[in-house]
Amino acid sequence: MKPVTLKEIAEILDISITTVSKALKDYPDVSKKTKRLVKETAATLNYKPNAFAVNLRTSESKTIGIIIPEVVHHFFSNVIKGIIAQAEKKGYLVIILQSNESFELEKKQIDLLLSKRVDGILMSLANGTVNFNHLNEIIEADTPLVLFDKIAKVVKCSKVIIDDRKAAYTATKHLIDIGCKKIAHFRGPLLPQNSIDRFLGYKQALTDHNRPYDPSLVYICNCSDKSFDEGKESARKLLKDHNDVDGIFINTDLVAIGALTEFNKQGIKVPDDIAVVGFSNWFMSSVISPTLSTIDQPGYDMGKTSFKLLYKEIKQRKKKEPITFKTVELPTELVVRESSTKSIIVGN
Amino acid sequence: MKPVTLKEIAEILDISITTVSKALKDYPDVSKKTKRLVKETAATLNYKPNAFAVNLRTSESKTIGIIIPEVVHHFFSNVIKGIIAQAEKKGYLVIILQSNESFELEKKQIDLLLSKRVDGILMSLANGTVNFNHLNEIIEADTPLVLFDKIAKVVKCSKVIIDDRKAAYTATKHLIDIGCKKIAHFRGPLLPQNSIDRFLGYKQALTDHNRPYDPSLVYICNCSDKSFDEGKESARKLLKDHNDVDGIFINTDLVAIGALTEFNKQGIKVPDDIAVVGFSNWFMSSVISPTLSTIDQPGYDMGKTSFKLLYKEIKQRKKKEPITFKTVELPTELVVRESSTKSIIVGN
DNA sequence: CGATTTTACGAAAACGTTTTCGATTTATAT
DNA sequence: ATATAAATCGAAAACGTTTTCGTAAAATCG
Repeated sequence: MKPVTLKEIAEILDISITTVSKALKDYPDVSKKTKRLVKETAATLNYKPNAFAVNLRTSESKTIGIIIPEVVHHFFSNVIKGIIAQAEKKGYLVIILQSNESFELEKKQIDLLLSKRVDGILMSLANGTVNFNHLNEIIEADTPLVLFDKIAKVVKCSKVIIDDRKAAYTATKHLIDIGCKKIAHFRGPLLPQNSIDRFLGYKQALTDHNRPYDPSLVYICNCSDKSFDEGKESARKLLKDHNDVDGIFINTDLVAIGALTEFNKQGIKVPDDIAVVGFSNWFMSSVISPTLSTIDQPGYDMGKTSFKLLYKEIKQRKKKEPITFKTVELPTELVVRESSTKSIIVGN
Repeated sequence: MKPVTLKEIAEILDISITTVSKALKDYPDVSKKTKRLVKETAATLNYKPNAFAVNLRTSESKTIGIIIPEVVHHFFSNVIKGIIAQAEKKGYLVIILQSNESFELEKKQIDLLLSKRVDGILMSLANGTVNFNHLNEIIEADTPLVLFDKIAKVVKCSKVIIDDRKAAYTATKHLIDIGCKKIAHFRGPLLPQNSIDRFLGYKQALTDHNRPYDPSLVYICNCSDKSFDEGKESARKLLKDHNDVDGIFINTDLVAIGALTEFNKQGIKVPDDIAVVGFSNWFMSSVISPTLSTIDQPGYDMGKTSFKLLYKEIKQRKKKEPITFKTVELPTELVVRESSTKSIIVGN
């Protein structure tokens, strides 16, 4: 019943534990004959090295941890998938933790991961994260860290991001191009760099094209699990405050879908009355009516590259090589769908 | 730089490692004074027990593994969330693996988890799973196992399920109740018990209400990542083969949404021409147009109860108590939305 | 005050592996 | 033949913890 150990194999073959261990790992100082013998008996006994012992001895667990704000989330679950796929290729297992967008929880999860002594940590910051000392804990513990999507520029580590500002600029410019005169913005929370950058991109696109920036056209959404309702609510407010708005750039698809739902309900025609562009390209956006124009955010790729960077750092540390931090920027793409395809082309 | 160990604390206080260890764990045979001393220095040095050593010594890792067919999936990500939440309460970490609906991959993932010596495994079977010997490997390795949603009745372990047959019956009966005369079914793959049961529920509801069962009204979908397209495709076929169908019960929401999209495109009015009921209650289903009637499948709860059962078994094994397998059936609910709410009520 | 119990501590084994280094044997070269 | 190199093996330490068992000192008892 008990798992087979090196010792048992050694006793059976009447050789030392050392030799058994070496034989299994193809050390050069073991004869072909004993190697064959050892491998055969190991196979028949279904020997599997005790991971706990290996971990202790080698002080690595071939396991990494990831902390994200939310698991039930199209973008993040794609990131997870990308990470797992890449990790598996390199023989790493992945522990997943949620911060629920809470700073306190995020700190706790880091402690958990650190005390489990994972080989590395992949993180996307919570909206509630106000400072970054907890990240320095990771660095002080000599644990490789890679930040993705929601990052902190200040922290010294590798990062994988998109150019939120540029993407937002593109989205807003697109609204301008199709003839929108008065463009609103449903932005995200005030803290995270993401929503700041998207807001800035929106603003700059306006000023670059001689549209006055009007702060009253900017609505704030928490983008929590209530995103959909926030979208509806903001849409209601917008219609009340500014009945002449003809375009909106929205911080995230789910909020946008909420807004679309409200517009549908109130008989506002999208895109003819109001054109809408979201952000992230949730699968959902391609199947609702009208289909939602959006910025495609490459979640799977982001997961993949994040792990690759982490893996590289793990290897570098092992070889005591100097560690080089990199910031990889992944391309985004504007996906034009019905919500921003006016049936009557203005101008031209 | 190196992590603090018991030994160092012992040397600083000039006491034995044993006493330090005991003091930290509040053994009764350590004086209050030394306990205080030890705990203080441990705190100031930021001592964290080496998880690897603890694992080896106690031969448990406080980590469980979960294998699911697909991460990017509304139902499964809710399950994951439920598992993680519950596991965290008990101090367990969760490793996530994907089978991609492949039997071979599923076997491989089990081996991975077993060789990592996780304390328990939670699984939902792949569609491609044809036999269950690989599950017996888990049992033979004395690793607690709980199956959920897509289970194998044959395997001796605890299970968490819904009554797919009953739920499908309810869904189909609902279509009958609103006046549908000819009801089609888009079923899932042939193997998994789930889609078999849903099909059987559909069939039984028909025969119970004097509707002839017509095999040509049953279309098969793989329900893979191409579900949406499969839905469109099946809808197309259905319209060609049977232009008098006025209701469909569909194995899963995503397929149903594909079908809805196709119906919209072809100008078929849902629900008046054809009423549609899906399965799972993806969030998406509440925001598309028309909103989709469906069976609510409690993913989060399923994750939660699955872990609870696993935890119980882990405890039982530790105490060498006899292990009792349980099968928990979670309730489902029919959610009626626009896709099955006819504007003209037929009959009375 | 001697005997006994209680309190407080530590030595040492064990968990199963990896790896260094030395030892022995065999093969090769001079 | 002897000296040297190559091939093959094993002893033992180490990773850091937990836990059993023994022992010494202190406290309690008659």
